[in-house]
Amino acid sequence: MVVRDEQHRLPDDAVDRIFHALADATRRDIVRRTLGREASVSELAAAYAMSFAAVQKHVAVLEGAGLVTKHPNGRERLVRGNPDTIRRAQSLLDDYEHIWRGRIERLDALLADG
Amino acid sequence: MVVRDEQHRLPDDAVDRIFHALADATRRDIVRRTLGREASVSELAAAYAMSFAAVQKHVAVLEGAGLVTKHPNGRERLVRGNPDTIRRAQSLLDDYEHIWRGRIERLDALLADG
DNA sequence: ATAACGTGCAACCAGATGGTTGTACGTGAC
DNA sequence: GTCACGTACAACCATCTGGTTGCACGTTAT
Repeated sequence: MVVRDEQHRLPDDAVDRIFHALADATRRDIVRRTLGREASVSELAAAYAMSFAAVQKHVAVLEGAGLVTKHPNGRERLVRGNPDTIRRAQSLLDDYEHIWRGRIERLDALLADG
Repeated sequence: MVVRDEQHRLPDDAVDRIFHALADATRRDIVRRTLGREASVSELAAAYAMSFAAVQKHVAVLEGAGLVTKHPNGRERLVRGNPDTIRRAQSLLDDYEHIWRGRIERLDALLADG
């Protein structure tokens, strides 16, 4: 029987990009905003005390990590948060929790047996 | 009534450190290992194709983020993964999911009313 | 006592990161 | 058609990152 790959395992560098993208307060804020409601790049830029180009770069990093998508709308590009990638990150953290629980169970078993 | 602060909100730079620490495959591997079973720094260093000092730095980054703790044991320092910080990160990602769900609900309400 | 082990820390280096300004170009408004 | 708007991209710069080597120091083993 072929075991179904539940969590389409991501290559290391994809995971690197996701967590790296989340390791910046401005980028996390952009994700929050665009998960709630899509926004153009200049709309986003207006919200932060930095140049348009800087915000544009942050959006590019998020897009590279798959945390947002961008689609053209007239002369604007609308940015939309991508919940799928958030869930991928969650499932990665879940794995760590599972490992830890496994350790605790082994310790418990050891105590029960001993 | 005082509302209980459910998710001890972390300052931005603490969150930065957590995600930054997770944005490296070697560091994620160290977390995995030490969640399952504690290990000395040199034990960890032996597992990777880089110098002892490099691994030591990775451990320091993880410790600074609260993802592992270190405690002395004779001449060794044992490194142990910290599930609490993992959970903090999970709850941060949960927030994003909630925001997204909120958006969908608003959209649904709009469709139902319209 | 001496040697080997485990760790910490500083100095150094190449490359990535996060910001800037300036230029170019398609789209929309007038 | 012209001008303003929204975006993209390149060049530049200071700082951070992730690796290296070398040295110092406490602890364990012989």
